[in-house]
Amino acid sequence: MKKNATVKDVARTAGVSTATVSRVLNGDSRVKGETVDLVNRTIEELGYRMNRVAQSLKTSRSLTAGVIAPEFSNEFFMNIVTGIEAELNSKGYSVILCSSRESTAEEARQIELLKDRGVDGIILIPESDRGDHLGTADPLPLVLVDRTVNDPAYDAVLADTYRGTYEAVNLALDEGAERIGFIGGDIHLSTARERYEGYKDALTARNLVPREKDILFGDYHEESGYRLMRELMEQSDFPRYVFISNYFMHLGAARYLLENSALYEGLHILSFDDMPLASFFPYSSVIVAQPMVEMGRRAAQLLLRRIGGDRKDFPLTVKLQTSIRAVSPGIT
Amino acid sequence: MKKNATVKDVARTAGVSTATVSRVLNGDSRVKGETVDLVNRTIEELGYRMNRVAQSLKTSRSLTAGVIAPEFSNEFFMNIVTGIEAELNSKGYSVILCSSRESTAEEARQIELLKDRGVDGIILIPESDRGDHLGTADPLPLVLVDRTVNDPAYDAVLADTYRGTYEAVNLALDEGAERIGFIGGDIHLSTARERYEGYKDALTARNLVPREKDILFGDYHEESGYRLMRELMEQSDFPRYVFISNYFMHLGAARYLLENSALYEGLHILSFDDMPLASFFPYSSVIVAQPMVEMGRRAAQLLLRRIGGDRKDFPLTVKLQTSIRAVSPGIT
DNA sequence: AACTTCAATGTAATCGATTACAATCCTAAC
DNA sequence: GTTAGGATTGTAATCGATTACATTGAAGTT
Repeated sequence: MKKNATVKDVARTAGVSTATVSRVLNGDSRVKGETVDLVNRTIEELGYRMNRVAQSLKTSRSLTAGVIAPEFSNEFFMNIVTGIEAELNSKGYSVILCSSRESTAEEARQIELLKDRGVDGIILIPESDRGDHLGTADPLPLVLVDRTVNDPAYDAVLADTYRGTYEAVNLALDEGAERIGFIGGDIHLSTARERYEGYKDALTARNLVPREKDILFGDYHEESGYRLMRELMEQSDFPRYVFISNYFMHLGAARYLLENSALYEGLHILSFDDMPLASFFPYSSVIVAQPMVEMGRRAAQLLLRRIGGDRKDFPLTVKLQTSIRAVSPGIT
Repeated sequence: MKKNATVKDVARTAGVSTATVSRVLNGDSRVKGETVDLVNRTIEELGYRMNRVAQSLKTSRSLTAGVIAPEFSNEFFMNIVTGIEAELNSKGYSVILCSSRESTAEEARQIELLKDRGVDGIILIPESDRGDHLGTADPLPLVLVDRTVNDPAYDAVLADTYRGTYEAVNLALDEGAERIGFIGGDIHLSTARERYEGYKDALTARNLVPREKDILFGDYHEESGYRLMRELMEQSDFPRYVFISNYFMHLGAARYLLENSALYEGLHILSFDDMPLASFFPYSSVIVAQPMVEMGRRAAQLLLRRIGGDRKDFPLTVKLQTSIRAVSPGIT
């Protein structure tokens, strides 16, 4: 197993100094053309590859970014990560992916670990709206994506889900709905809160007051979607319209409806996130789609700007538009 | 923005040498108890955190592993990655996640990049069964997961999908099926080939010869599942049993069936991967489940062993069992 | 011819940790 | 009181790249 060549080897073989080799490596224009060629030929010849670790140590830039998501087995987050990775990779950056396991403590720990590992910046999908522990990242640039925290001191790339919800609910109201159930996420998530506000405001704008039993909160996971849907449907007089705040709860709700094949005459489901088949879920009627990959991409772009030292408009919040899709009632 | 403390600072403040600090940091037993305490107190006091980059450079171990998957927005792969990350993280390792974008060239490139970044080992979900370019990883340990390559020189953690398929098909045959359609993946993937073999062998064992038109190959993506399902169903006399080789093709097939709400009297779908709702897809009747997270976990364990220098049984292929679930016919 | 200038390259310190080897301190034995 | 030998600790080289500063040489100026 022969050792990898180093700048020193290249320098010796080419008969120049390590400084010159390094200059060629970094495209320093002060090196004479012939020398550049000579060095490049030698590099080729020796199969030299730069030791990035040494480079990082010396320059304190690693061309690596950390990404922290609450969990991996989550299509939604992974679509965002896809966008992040595509953008960063195209700019020569690698991604260290960590899971916060939906725990604030773990989130804080991962930030520290990433810092120790010398990443140049961090993109975070926060686990809750509390941001007290995020100061740890300092002085590294930190960009939030999908969700934001109460502390307004961070860049964030979000989807305008307030508006998405408002409009979707409005669509139902236009159709004549007067009673719309609501299945929400944990109110400590900015997105869950926004959607709730959007729903409430849309009703209020028409002087409608929802019944208390029609508004239920869960945790964005399938299981709670299942449970809450059951809770709604088991009312002797269930609402004919139900808004579900995210895809996984929608999934759970769909499972409930499929398992209990009673016919829910006239049921309409409004839901979030345009995942494969979502439009075929039972009674699916309106879907609010978020630009998942694009959010990731934009977050990565913003992070790269910050890494580059651009502090313009800090802290910046980017809001991307959602889009609404009315679907023909699905599987019943 | 005050600089981070270094071993040197700690050493100076504590009045010892850097060697001693380093020894304490690494739990060297030769240091006197009091000194250990003193150093630890100083570390605490200065808020010292070790620079892992410098450590990596010196020790050439980074406590980092690379993971390459064909794509991110893929629940199946991400379940595997979840297992990998959980296992590695619990052992103090971080994960650099890269996408090969389903391209061999990109796969090779990512391996090189990971090597440059100084990872201690690589876990790869190969993009095809060609393994010529994997030698690049040498001398880093490389563990394949989910799929393997023709070159038998690598560790691999796989699911026994040959057997899973065989048994699922057998179940259908026991029920009296005599004609079973097959929707397969790209034959250049070990898993796609295995499943095809399992299907064929199960039929052959009962002296059944499938019609040529009943056997179709796609590429594991939703779109091809949709297309192939249509192709099968548009036969005037379509097969009453159809085996679908993976979840995404199943998804596409389900979409086809839902969009074309003709009643396919007596249709039974056998399929791979127990994802949420899969059992509710139209005509779903048998599902072969792979231990996705467990595969990831085992691959990580194996990688850690190899990183630790344990060459026992190299190259080792671990085959995990699949499990079969008969489900009541789903959405129709 | 002497001197300035600039282009091209080299020398050597440096990033922050680890570790081989050297040095020192104690304790116990004679 | 010496000294062998283990227990602790310190010194300084090292990992592989970058870069401030020094040096060299040749062209341009007067």
